[in-house]
Amino acid sequence: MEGGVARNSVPPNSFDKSKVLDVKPLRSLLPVFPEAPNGPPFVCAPPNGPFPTGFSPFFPFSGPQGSPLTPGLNQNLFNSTAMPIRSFRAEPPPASNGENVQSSNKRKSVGPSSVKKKVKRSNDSELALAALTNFKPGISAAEKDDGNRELVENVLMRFEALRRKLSQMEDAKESHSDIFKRANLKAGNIMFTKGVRTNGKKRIGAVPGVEIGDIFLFRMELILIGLHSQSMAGIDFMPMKADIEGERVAISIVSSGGYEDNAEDPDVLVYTGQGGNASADKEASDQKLVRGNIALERSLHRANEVRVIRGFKDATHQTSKVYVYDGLYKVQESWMEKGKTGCNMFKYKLVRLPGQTGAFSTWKSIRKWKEDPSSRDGLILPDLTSGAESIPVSLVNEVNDEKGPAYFTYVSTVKYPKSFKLVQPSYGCNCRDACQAGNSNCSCIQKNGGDFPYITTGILACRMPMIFECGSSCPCFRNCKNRVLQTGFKVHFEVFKTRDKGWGLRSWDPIRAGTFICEYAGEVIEKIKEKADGDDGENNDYVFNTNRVYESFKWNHETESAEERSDTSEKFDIPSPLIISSKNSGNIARFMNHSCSPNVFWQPIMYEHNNEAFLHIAFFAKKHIPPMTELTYDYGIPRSDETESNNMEHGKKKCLCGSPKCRGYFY
DNA sequence: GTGAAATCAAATCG
DNA sequence: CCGATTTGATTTCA
Repeated sequence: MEGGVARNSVPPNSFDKSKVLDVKPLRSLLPVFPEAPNGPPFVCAPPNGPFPTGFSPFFPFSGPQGSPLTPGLNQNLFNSTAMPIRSFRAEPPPASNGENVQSSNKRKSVGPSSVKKKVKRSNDSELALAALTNFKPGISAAEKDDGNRELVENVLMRFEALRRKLSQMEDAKESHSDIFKRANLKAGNIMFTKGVRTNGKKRIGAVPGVEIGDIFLFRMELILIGLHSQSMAGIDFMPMKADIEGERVAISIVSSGGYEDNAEDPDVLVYTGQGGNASADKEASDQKLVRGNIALERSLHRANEVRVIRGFKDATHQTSKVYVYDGLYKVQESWMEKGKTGCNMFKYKLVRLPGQTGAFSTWKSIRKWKEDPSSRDGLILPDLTSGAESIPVSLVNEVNDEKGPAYFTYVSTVKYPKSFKLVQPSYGCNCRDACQAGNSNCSCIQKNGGDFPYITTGILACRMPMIFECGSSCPCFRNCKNRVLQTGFKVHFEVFKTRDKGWGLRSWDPIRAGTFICEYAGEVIEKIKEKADGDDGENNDYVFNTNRVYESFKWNHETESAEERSDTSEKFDIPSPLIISSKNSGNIARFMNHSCSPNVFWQPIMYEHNNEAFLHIAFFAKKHIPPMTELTYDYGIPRSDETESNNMEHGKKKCLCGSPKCRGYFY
């Protein structure tokens, strides 16, 4: 449907320009550029052939510094309209590493209120925080101005890693030390002072590396990647000539329920101007034609593209919001009307430019499907688990007539044959109703190296060699935060027929980075069966094998010191190799396809049951995943000394992941 | 350059 | 679990 038109751009002349009053057309309205997912297929073999034993030397966060990570993706196309902002935020001088910590603290203590508060604080917290700022930015000056997909993802992933780490530290501090509060703001601040950001110059139109439908959890993320650089305000703008207030155009807006917008139509947004709100010491008042309001008025006349970000309450985390980038709009008309307070409010009608992929419209469809599952086109089964999980899993085929995948038994967890009991009995903790982060007496936390593995909302804080959840001999309740895998997934999944990769898995809900997806369920087997003649490598299908070689990647926040031992920091430590077959019985994990640039990764988790500890394989979201995006993980490569690969060429399949980093094949 | 005002946050409290 | 309140950071503007 959408094929042919680059997603983030809009064909010229597709919009009625009759309303343009007094300006020559903006050059930013013109370019149509090739976009990553639709670009030429990149097929490349790994540099050294199949990986040798051990992990391949692939460190996205510490690659060659200063060189553009992906050349040629959208860069420079927007230079014509993008302009540097003099002091969007002061960066520290490129000082030698290690001194940045001090300088950032110094910078902060200039503030009026922070000095006295900080005096009493223990040095541990200060030191812990300082340690977190001790890392290499790895982003060049040019990359700070103009980004690309890889940079945007890199910045977001590092922000999240830092935020989770701070959050974990905050959870563990029962004291009133405010040093770790507001992890997102603190993480953002550290990112800025270290210069880890991209698309820092304001621009009209698409932001390189940001795709329509991308989701965000904090306003800070929008700033870090240059989508909307106001921390709270809903209207971002940019000077056109000299910086005269009347000459500014709006470049992006956030609509998230703060005002009486009309935001139901997926193609039309009636946005309320800013100001006029009642506050503690102020009555509601008429809005004035200043700031963002005058910028939107200007954008109406200039007819420039305005990015629209729509925010909603997150269904799974009621307290927080999800922001969706909904693409480019234009201001079509403006008027003034009385709001509920009886005061005058500016209203701006924004219309979505045609030819863009759906984003908010997808959310609307899903809302409908949830109310009435049968309204889902191509629905085969409302719940393929037949109630085995607490959330149903839809089975859908919108592609052809196939009525479902080959028969298998749905099981929600992994089954060990008697002979496979892994470790000696282990003992649980003594925590009353729920284990508390920061309780150093909790033996389960001790097993996890002293850190609580999940942050409050049940999100994985860091990848670990092994994670130990509470087990059946722990007296804590089932809602203890250290029981995530064992309580099952909380996301509404859909098993769907893909166009060219068989069946796949995706979600109706937005998934934030670190969210538990599911475990790999099935039967633990000793060996992968020898291939029989006439078998076309089917034995390798529906198998998870920890003994394959998995490309390493960095997900945790890495400080300098950790970088030195980076070889081991995110490596798994499994007592003995584990092979799980989901051919006859399994769960949704068996439908997850391979990708060379996956959005999901696996993590070993152990907990005890009937006095014996069992190893489980859990999948977690690598980054924020918008609804209806296929979930994929890296299948890894069989070791050359394994039975599995006796016939390597046999099990080799052409990879269709479409990633620029595609290895070309998978097993 | 400084400080205060404004801002479609986010966390906490009751 | 919800609304109200508090806490708070950043940018803009006088």
